[in-house]
Amino acid sequence: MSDRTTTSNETPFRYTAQMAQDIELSWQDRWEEEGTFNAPNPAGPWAEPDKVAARGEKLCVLDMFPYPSGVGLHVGHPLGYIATDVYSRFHRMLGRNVLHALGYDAFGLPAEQYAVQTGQHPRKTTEENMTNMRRQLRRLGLGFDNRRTFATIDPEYYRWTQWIFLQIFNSWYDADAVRPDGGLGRARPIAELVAQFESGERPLPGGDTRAWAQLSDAEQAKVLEGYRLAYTSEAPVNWCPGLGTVLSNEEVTNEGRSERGNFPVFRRNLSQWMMRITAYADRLADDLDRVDWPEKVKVMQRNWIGRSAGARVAFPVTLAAGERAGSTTDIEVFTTRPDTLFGATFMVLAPEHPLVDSLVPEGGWPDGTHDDWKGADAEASATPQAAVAAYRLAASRKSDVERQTEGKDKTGVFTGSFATNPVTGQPIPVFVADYVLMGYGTGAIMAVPGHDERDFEYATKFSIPVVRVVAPSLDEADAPLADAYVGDGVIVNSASDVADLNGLGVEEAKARIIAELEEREIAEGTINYRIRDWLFSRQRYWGEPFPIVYDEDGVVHALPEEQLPLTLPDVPDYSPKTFDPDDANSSPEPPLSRVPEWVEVELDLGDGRGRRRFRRETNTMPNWAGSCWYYLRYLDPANDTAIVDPGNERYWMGTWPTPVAGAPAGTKDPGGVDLYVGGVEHAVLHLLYARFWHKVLHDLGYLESEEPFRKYFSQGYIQAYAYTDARGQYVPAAEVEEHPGGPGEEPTFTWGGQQVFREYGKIGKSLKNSVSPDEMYDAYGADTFRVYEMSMGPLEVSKPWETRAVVGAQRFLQRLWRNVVDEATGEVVVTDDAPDQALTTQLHRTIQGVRDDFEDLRFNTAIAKLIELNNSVTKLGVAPREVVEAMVLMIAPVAPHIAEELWSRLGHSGGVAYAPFPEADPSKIVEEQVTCVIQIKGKVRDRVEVAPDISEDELRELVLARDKVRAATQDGIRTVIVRAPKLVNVVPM
RNA sequence: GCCCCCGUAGCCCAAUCGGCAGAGGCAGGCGACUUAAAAUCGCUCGAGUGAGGGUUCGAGUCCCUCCGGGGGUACCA
Repeated sequence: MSDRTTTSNETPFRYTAQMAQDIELSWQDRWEEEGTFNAPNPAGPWAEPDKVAARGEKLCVLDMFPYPSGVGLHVGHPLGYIATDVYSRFHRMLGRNVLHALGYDAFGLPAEQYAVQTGQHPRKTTEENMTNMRRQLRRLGLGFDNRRTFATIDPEYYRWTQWIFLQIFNSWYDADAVRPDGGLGRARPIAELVAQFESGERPLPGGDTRAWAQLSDAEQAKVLEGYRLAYTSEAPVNWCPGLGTVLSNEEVTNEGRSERGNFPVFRRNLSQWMMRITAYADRLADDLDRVDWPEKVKVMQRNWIGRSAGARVAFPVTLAAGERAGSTTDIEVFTTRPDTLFGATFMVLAPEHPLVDSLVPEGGWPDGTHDDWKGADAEASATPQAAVAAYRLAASRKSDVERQTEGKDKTGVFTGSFATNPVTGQPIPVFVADYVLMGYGTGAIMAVPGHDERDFEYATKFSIPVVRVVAPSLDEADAPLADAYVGDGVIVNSASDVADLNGLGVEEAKARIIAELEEREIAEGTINYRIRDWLFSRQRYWGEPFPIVYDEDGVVHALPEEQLPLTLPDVPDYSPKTFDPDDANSSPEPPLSRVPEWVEVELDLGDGRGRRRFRRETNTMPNWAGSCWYYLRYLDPANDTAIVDPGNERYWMGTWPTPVAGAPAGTKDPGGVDLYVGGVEHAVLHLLYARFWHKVLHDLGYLESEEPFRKYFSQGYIQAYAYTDARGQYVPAAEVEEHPGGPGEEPTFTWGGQQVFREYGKIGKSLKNSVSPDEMYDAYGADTFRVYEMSMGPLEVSKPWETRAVVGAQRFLQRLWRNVVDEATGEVVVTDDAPDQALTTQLHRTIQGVRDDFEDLRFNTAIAKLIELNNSVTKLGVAPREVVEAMVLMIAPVAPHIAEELWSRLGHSGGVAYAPFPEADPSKIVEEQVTCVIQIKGKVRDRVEVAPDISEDELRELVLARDKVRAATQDGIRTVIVRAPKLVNVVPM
C-alpha cells in the first residue's frame, strides 16, 4: 500500500508518502516557530489591538472539547477537526482574524475508569493520553493557536470552573426582574435577595412573619437554599451502584440504565447538589429560535424541556382519614385539555402522591363498589386500606424499567373516595394507578376517557363511564366513542351553571374555561415543564472539588474567591467504592471522604468570624462542568483576574447586527461562537448545560453574548465494516478478503480461508476494525488523509471508512504536484502563457464554486471541482501558471502542506496561510455559446448552440424552425415553454 | 406506538430555483510503461433515482400511500 519504496531513481521528485512526510514535518515546524495561527486579542493580558486592527472581521471557530482517550485516535475522530481547520484556513485567506484552538476535557468518569483499569493515577494516564493525542493532531497539520490550549484538570483552569460555581451558588432567579432586552426574569446576586428579606420588601416564604434577623444562621441558609441557582436538596436521585455515583437525568437512558457503562440505575433519596436549570426553561426553549442549529437538535432540546401550556384545576374532595378527616381539600391536577373538563369522569393519583393516605377510608368499600376496582390482589381486596397499601407496595418495588416493559396494560385501585368535578358538580371516583407519574405535573390527573387514549383504556378496563365532549361536528354530538377522540372539533355536552362551552372550538374553549374558572379561583392557566433540575454532584475522585465547606451547624459556606483554586488532593486510593451493580440498597461513598486531613479544616472565610472548624464538601463536579465554559477560556486563557476579559468576549463572541438565517423577524442576534462542529450525542447534555451557564453569566453581567454557540453544525460519523467468524468473534478487518457475488448477490468474505460475516457500525479496538491516523500518515501523508476525509461525502452524514479508496486522494495530489514539478528533475514546469478561453472560464467558475462550497461546508463538492480543474490542466500537457497558482491557493485550506510547498516552489515567499484567496471575475465566467436543450413534450429531442444572452422570442423562433421540431408539430402547437438560454419545451397538439 | 431524517451506478457520493440523471472518487474492464509485478498514466463500462399513485409542458427534486435504513422519544396528562 505504501509507495515509500517506489521512489525510483528516475522520479526522485515524485510526490510520494515519503515526500509528503518530509514536506509536512518541515512546514509544521515552521508554522510552530512562526506562530502562524496565533490570533491577536483586542484586550486582556495578550492585547495586541494594532494587530487586530490590521486584520479583517473576527471569526471564532470551535470543535467539541475532546476527551483524551487511552487508546489514541482512530480515523473517525479528526473528521470535525479537519473540517473546522479547512473553514478556518479559508477564512484566514479571506482576511479574517480567525480564532481556532483546542483543549482537553480531561476530568470525569472515562479518564478515571481508564486509570483504575491500568492501576495508575488518573493524572498520569490523562497526561500521557493528552501527549499522544497532541502528537497525532500536530501531525495532521491543524492550524490551532497553540498558545490557547489547556486542560480542565489544570488548577489554573478549574480555579475558574470553581469560581463560576460560586457565582451560580451566590445567585437566585428573579422571575419578575426586567432584562435589558425587555423580557422578564434574570439571575441576580443572592445578596440582593438577602437585602429584600432584611428590609421586609420581600416576605419570608411559608407565611413566616418573623424578621430576617430573627432567623438563625441555619434557618436563613435554609430559606436561601430555596432560591439559590446551585443548592443542595434531599430528593429522589439516580443512584448507579455500578459506577458508584449518582447521575443526572440526562445521563440515564430511557431503559433506566447509565448512558456510560449501561449499568442499572435506581431511584434513591439522597442529599445532592442541584442546579436550578428549570428557572431557565423558557429562555432555553425560546432562544433556540435565535441560533442557527440543525432543526433536529432544536427539536430534541425542546422535547427535553417539554414545555406545555394548560391549566391547574382544583377538584374538591372530602378527606376520609387522618387528622383532618371530614374536612374538604383540593386535589390539584395539571391538564393541557381544560376544554374537556366536562368529560372528566374519574381521577387518578400516582401511587406516591402524598394525598393518597388521607383519601382511603377506614372500614369497608363504599356501597356498590365494582369488584374490579378493589385491586388485582384478592387477599388484599377486603378493604380499601389493604388494597391501596398492596398496590402502592407493588408499585414501589417496580423499577422504572418494569413499569415501562409492562406496557400499556393499565392497573389501579379505587381509593374509596370521590372528588367533585368542579364544573358538573358530579362525584367522580379517585383511583391510584401507576400510569400517572409523581414526577410530572402535580402527580394527579383528571381522567377524560372520551378524549385521552390512556384514560380510555383505563375506563374500558374498569367499567367507568365515557362521555363525549368533543365532536368533529355538532351533528355528531352523541356519536358513540369506540376510541378516544383526540382530534380537533367542536365542544358538546359541556354546559352547566358554571360554564357553557357548547359550540366552541377546542382552542376557544380552553381560553373560555380557564377565564371562567380563574374568576372562581378553581383553576389557573399555567405552563408545565418536563425538564428537572440538574443533578450536579458525583461521588468520584477525578473531578473538580466543590469550593464549599460546612460549619459545625451544617450551614453551607462558599470559599472566598481568593482561596481558589481548591486543589484536588493526592490520595492513596482514588478508586470509587465499588458495588454490585444490582445492589439498590448500597449508598454512595465519595473517595474524598476517605481523606480526613483534607476534609476537616480550620479556615478563616473572611466573614469577620475568624478561624473556625469546617468540613469540606466531598462530592466532586461532573465532567460537564469543565466543558460548560471552556470555549470562553480560549478567548483569554492567560487572564488571571477574570474568566475572560469583557473586551475579548465582546470581540470574539459578541452579537452581530443581523440575526442568523431563518430566525423570526425582529430577532436580536444572540452572539456566540461563529461555528461549532461536533457530534449530535451531546444534543441535550453538554449543549443544554453550556447554554444554561452562559445565560447565568450573561445575566450576572460577565458576558455580552446570550448564547454560547451561534451556529452549530452536527457532523456525521465515520463508521466501518467489522467481521465476525462463525463463533461470533471479531477478526481483523484489514485482513479480510472480499469475493464478489454473482449478479444480484451479496459479496462474500473470508479471513484466513474461513468464511466471515460483515457488519457495519462504529470503529473500535474491540471490533478489530480500527485504523489510526498514524497508519494514514505513514502510507499517504497527512494531506492525502485530509483530502480523503473531506471528499468522502457531506460533512453531516455518516459514511463508511474505506482504506483502499484513500489512494484516489493521493492520485489527485500527485497530479497537481506533477503539473508544477517535474518528477525527474524537480524543476518547476509551469508556463507563463495565459490559459485559453475555455480554461479561463472553467477557472473562474471553479473559483466561484469553491468559494461557495467552502463557505457552506460542502468540502466534498469543492474538492470535486478542483479535481476537475486539475484534470483539465493535466490534459493540456503544460500548465498555465495563472491556473496552477489559483489551484494551489484553493487547495491550501484542505491540503495546506503541499500547497505551501508548491507555492514556495512557484516563487512566492510568505506562505499560503494568509495569501489572498482567488477571486472570481464574473465577466470571465460568461461563455460565448451555451447548449440549449430542446424538449418535445418534456423529452429531450434536440440541442442547439446559442448565445448566452439570446432573447426568449429569438430562441422560440429558432427552435420552432428546426427540422425535428417541425416534424413533431405538424398537427399544431399547444404551447411552448422557453427558459432562455438553456431550455425550450415544445408541446404539440 | 408517535416524531424527525435518509433511500440516485457494485460502493462512497453530485445534480444549488421543478428544466439534458453524472461532477468527483473507489472498484471493474481495456491499453501504455515494465523481463514481470506494484505504483503511475490514458481510455472505458456502468443506474433511470426504494415501490406505487398524483400535481405539472416537464419530477431525483413538490404531494399522498407503502417498503427499507438511521436517529429521537415513549403512559409527560
